[in-house]
Amino acid sequence: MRLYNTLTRTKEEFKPMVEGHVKMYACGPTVYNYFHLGNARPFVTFDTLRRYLEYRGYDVEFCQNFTDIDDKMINRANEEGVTVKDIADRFIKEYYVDADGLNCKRPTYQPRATESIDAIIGLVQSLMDKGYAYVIEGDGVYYDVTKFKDYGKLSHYKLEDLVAGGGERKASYEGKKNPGDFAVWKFKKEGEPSWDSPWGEGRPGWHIECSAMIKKYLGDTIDIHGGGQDLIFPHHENEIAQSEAANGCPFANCWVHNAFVNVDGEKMSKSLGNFFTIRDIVKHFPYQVIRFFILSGHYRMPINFSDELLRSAQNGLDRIVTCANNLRFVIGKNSGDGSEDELLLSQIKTAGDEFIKVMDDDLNTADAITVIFNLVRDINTAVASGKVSDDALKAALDKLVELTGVLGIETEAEDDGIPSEIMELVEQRTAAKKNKDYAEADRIRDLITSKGYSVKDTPQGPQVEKL
RNA sequence: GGUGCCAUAGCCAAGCGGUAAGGCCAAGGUCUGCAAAACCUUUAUGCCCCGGUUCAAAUCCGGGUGGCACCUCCA
Repeated sequence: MRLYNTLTRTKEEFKPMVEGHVKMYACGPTVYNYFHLGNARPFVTFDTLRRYLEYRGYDVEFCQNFTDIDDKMINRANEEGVTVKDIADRFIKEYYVDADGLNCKRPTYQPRATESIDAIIGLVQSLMDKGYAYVIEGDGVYYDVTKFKDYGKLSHYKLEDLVAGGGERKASYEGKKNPGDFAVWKFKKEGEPSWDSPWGEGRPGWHIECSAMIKKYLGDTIDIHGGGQDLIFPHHENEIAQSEAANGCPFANCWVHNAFVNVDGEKMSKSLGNFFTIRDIVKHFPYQVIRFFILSGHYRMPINFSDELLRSAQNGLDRIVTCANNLRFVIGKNSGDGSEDELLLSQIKTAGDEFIKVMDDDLNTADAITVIFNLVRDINTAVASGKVSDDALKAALDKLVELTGVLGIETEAEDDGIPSEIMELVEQRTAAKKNKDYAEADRIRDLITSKGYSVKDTPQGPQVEKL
């Protein structure tokens, strides 16, 4: 598989350190609120990368953190008059509602920053011991960016430019040796949660938690580190500086960054106020549609959000799901002689091969969906021909479920069964049709529809589905 | 000021030097008692503009124009 590596700015052949085993980390949410569509993109993207790697036979260790201590957490807690932990507990729970809804598999590890304080302090200690960090009295422990010779290698920013660029921006330099220095440990302020440390009571800086949790759960060097493009600088740059300085070895071999979700061409963000939470969107569109929408473009390209685009995604997804449902209905009732099996079987094979080919090329989910649409057309044509055996249709269904499954798309509605009341109506309608009493047949169909079910007449008999 | 990304049909979108995938929408047709689902057909002699390289460019190079992002919490 080839992946675009932000570090080298090229697509590279992905080779994990240990054959068949992948260590992967993605920056998770700060749990102070419901997450929005822009936040959802990396969750879905890296879940899909993880699923695909597993599909290709890798054993994937996937770690995604919860940031449960920072300014936003503290502010929210103060606003509501509850503890920071209360906020964290609440929104981690809410996170799972949406993440599960989006069908993101639970990561192998999902640590909270506040449960990794020991690891954080250990890392800060290493930085102090090696002379990379210094204390600013009454403020915190800071990382000296000039001590790390590779600083800027991920973002490709030069230290001089960063300083120069500070022009109109009023960065607070007080006490810092360099404008780019950042806190790895912040000393306690009144009313803030804090932990003991060799330098005084306080809490971790933002960047240090990821470095620490990666070290703790995955090791000093990992294969893939992911996140949104806005994290490249300073967050990921600083993670590299901290981890490589402390551990003395490469931090992450491949850096994968997803592009943003835009609204009217502008980045969806909390600060612009143009964001839509998943919780709100799901009032209008199923989770599955949101996931499909996110995957319908390449992860490194911006996607625009609008109702119209979601609707378009929904219609497209329906085509795929309908195909699977039709297959499930027709298998077992079909009387095809198998004369067209060979064609369908070869189309299934092609779809599987193509799927891997496009996904191997930097996780091209947009092309992967195209492959699925092509398979859907082939299947529909085969079903309509009436010349395909059940075995071939079964193989087609299996492949369709397999490929959509790699994308985290489920084609199987939870089947509560069709109530007997509905089935009786369907039989009455069939009888009415037989007597050519079409008015009665249509009346019954309307009745069935009003009860939340649809009936389609097929060569194999009436197909009933929950709406 | 520094650093990147993007521009393809009505909408979305892939394409990574070999002659424009796919989806949505729309129109026409086939099937159906009618529907639904499905299938077929139609929809960019052209990929922002101007140069250049090449037998060959949406794809590479140079220069424009327009948009976006990062350099500050941000997915």
